[in-house]
Formats: sequence, C-alpha cells, structure tokens
Amino acid sequence: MEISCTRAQADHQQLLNCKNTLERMDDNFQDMTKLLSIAGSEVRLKILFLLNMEDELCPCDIADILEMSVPAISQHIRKIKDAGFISSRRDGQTLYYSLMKDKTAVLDAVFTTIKMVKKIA
Amino acid sequence: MEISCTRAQADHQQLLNCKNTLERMDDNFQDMTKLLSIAGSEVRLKILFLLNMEDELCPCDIADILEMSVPAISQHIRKIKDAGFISSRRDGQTLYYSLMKDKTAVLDAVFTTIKMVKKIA
DNA sequence: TACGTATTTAAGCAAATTCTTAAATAATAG
DNA sequence: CTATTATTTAAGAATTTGCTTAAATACGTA
Repeated sequence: MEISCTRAQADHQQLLNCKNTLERMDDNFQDMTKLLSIAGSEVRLKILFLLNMEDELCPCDIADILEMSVPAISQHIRKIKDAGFISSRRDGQTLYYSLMKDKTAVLDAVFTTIKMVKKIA
Repeated sequence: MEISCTRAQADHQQLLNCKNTLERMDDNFQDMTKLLSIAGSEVRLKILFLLNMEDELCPCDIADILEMSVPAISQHIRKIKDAGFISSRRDGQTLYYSLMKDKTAVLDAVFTTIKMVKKIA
C-alpha cells in the first residue's frame, strides 16, 4: 500500500483511506460497472427503457422501434442477457424479453430523468 | 413511421407509440448515454466516486489510489472533462479536479448502491 | 536562465465494440 | 417432409477504446 505522490501538500493518510475504501468495495464496483457499461450504449439504454415501459417485447418489435436490423438487436439482447439483466419467455416462435427489475433498480433514477423532457429548447 | 414486424400478435399501435416516445426523448437519451458511457468503465467510475467522496483530487493522487500511470489517468480525466462532468482548479503546478454535482446527480443512487457493501459473501 | 515537478498531449498498438451479411436453429403450418 | 417465420450465431470489417512510452507544456524555484 505504498503512496508515491510527492506533492508537498499531498495528504498521504487521505490517499491510503481512499485505497482502502475502494478495495473494500471492489466487487460492488465490478457489478456496477457491468450494469453501467451495458446501459452506456444508446441502443441498449433504449432497449432497457422500452422493456421497463412495456414489460416485455420480442427482438422483432425492438428492431422495428429502433429501426435497426434484427441480428444487431439480437446481439445487444444477448449481451444484456449474458449480464443477467433480462430474462426471456417463449411463446411459439416468439421470444419475449423482460427486465429483471430487481437487478436494474438503480436505473430507475435514469429512466425517470430521461422521461423529464426539457420544456425549453 | 412504417412498422414491419409481421407477427400475428404484434401490436402495431404499441410499436408506433414506442417509436414516438423515444423520438420525443431523443436528446435526453443522448445526454444520458454520454454520462453512462463515461461511468461505465471501472476506472472512470472509481474516479467519479472518489471525487464525489473527497470533493477534489489531483491526477497524481488518483493515479496513486488506483495504482495506474499518470498519463492513463490524465486521459480518463480528459474524457470526463470533455463530457462536462468535472471542472478543474489550479493551485501552483497542481490541478485539482472536482465533480459537477448538478450534472452527475443521477449517479447519486449509483454511489449509494456501491457503498452498500454486501454483508454476506 | 536552467532545472525539477505536475500534467497533458501525441503516437502507436492490442483488444474490444458494433455493425453487416450469410448460415444455422427452432418452432409452426401445410 | 417442406416451407415459412422468428431468432440466434458466426465471420469479417471498420471504428473505438485504453493502455504504454516519449515528448511537450506549464509552473515554481534556485
């Protein structure tokens, strides 16, 4: 745990405390980074938003709404699913995806903010 | 605004409503994506968290805490600064960076969640 | 002025991302 | 079984990301 910053004003105790705090929360940072990196793409943020709003949608619906190819959407869905933030239900040939709301609860503030459409341009 | 999903059960009105909703909020999605893509990197999330906790830090401090090279940190800082989420103050040779809390308020829930360290491993 | 420190910038490279097109799976209907 | 529809998977290419090393800039001090 060596500290190398050589600034005269550097508060080495502060830096050590920061290191300890981050180390203690390392798993939390990794989990949160996984969610934020998934949500940090405009396409995927819209997919998450749509699933939050509509409960469930199939890849074809999402491709239509976002005006993108079905394989492109499917690959985004796969990424979100692999990360554990959505689940699927099959009805015949159609797969319906829905949000795991307990694992994405921290995005509620994000969705709320997005919905606050600016009145003044 | 044509809808092409050919599923028998497809609710074309629902899909049109979704398209309209997203279109109306397009700027909000872009702004939010900017913030989430910045925060969706473990290094940058830690930088934002540290600045939220410590008010201000210099690149050298952050490099020390995260055990990374100064140029690597500097380039992350530049990205966060270009996006408008931090500001800087110079004191001699040292640049202190601090969070624009009004522009990152939506991350408060993120920081709170990170701080809720799991008790049971 | 010259030197040391704090920081940024630039160049270069490996790895990751995100799309496209084409092929493979899965389920249903005739 | 064959054809059609819904979806996924794979391969490939263009772009972006994130580091490293080295050079440039900014400031303070002897």
